[in-house]
Amino acid sequence: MRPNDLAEIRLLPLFSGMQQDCYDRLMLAAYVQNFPKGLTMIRQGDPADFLFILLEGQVELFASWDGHETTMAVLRPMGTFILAATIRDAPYLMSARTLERSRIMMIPSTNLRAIFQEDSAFAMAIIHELAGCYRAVVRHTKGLKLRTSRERIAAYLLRQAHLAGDLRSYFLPVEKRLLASYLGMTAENLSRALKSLEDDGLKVDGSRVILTDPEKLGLVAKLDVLIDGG
Amino acid sequence: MRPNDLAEIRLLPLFSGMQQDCYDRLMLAAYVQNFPKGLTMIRQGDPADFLFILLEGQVELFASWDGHETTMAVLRPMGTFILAATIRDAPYLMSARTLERSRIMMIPSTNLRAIFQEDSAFAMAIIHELAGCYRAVVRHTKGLKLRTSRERIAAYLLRQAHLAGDLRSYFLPVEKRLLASYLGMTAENLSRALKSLEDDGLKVDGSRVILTDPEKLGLVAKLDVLIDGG
DNA sequence: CGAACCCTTGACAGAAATCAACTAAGGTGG
DNA sequence: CCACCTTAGTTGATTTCTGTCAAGGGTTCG
Repeated sequence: MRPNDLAEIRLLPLFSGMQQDCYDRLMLAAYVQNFPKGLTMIRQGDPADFLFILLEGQVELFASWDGHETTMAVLRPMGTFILAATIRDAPYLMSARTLERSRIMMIPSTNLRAIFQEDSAFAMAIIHELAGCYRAVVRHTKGLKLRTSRERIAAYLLRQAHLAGDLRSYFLPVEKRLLASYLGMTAENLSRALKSLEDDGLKVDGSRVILTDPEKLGLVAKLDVLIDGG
Repeated sequence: MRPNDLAEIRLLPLFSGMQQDCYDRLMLAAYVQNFPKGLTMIRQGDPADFLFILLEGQVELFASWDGHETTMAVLRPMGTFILAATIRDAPYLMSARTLERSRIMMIPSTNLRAIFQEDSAFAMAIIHELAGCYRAVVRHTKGLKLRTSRERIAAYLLRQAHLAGDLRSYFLPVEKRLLASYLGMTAENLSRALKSLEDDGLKVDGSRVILTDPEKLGLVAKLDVLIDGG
């Protein structure tokens, strides 16, 4: 583990309130690993032996069933994943793979559980983090059940524009096939829907997104803080 | 609040490990209320002033957007709901209404947050509960994204049969329109799909479900512990 | 007894998945 | 440096699925 990793990780909301000795003991058991692009480091159904924290890179959470696969989330630093399985000492419900070369910290679940029983600030932080994860999935599910494909796409693209700093033009952070899967549709469907949104103030050229008329696109998306976040 | 309520609530996993004085203070701030059938006691977007605990009856969690509505979950005693919003002091993402006359305990969020900072056993229990809620939504979402309508229906009906004690015949616990919404389809679609499943070992007469050939239905459902639970 | 409401059914239109072919871009190895 | 291969993305044709609209039967409840 690099020396300045420790300092940076210490500042994460999850750890910033911890007692120093608890933090030290937790980090003693933890280690950091580099994964190449495209590596599946977690398979759904496996026992949750580690909590993962993404330090650098990009990770996809996905689920499989009966030969199908779907993207559940895309993670960026700094964030934890597979926290719930770790806590319940239950099998992972999702698999995880790197989308690019990534640096990931792994904390053994047993250490994690032992230490958050001692350090109440850490327990508080975990509660907060977990509640956030829960709300994120609920939002995603609401979008899937309440919106049509076109609406989900429009909402996603406007949301990304906002995250990029309210730009009118930006580049997609993920491949289109993955985006399609995340939004609950096929790649073909996404491709056609993007074209059809050209009448609604959108232009997409390769991975470049141009909001030619954000307001008009907003009429399609009908953004809602209870789905799309603040 | 009835005297034996307190005793029963004390045994809930969420409270059973609490220190007595913390429990007493929490209950002092809490109160129990009876709601008639069909009453919406929580509206999405409202501030999360209370944690709710369902003591008796049946409650639906649902979400709305742009005039549409969808059922997110159906709750039965004894269970908490809206825990995540309470913890984050954030607006509810879902609404809640009673499906039948229900008795519900309400704990002010501020008291809840204050007390789980003091009582680490309570904090542990909340972490555990939250992680369970998270995993439940993930499962639901996996089902929605990975399975077809017929598969979701078959899985749901087999799951209910199992919960009822592996019976070959039982009654639906909810109305079909609500079930359709929960499973992410229209009532008409559910009606037709149920009929089409008669070729796959299922018979439905009104709200009575008969598994004429559970194995054959199982081939449609392809039950999976990572979606349907154990 | 009437008014809702739930459920079902039919007809239709729209949306989405599937299958297949084709282009374009990126990486590999000779 | 080029030929080759792989992969992402697009497009078209087709089928399947799903939602919508409308009507009618049955039930419950006031």
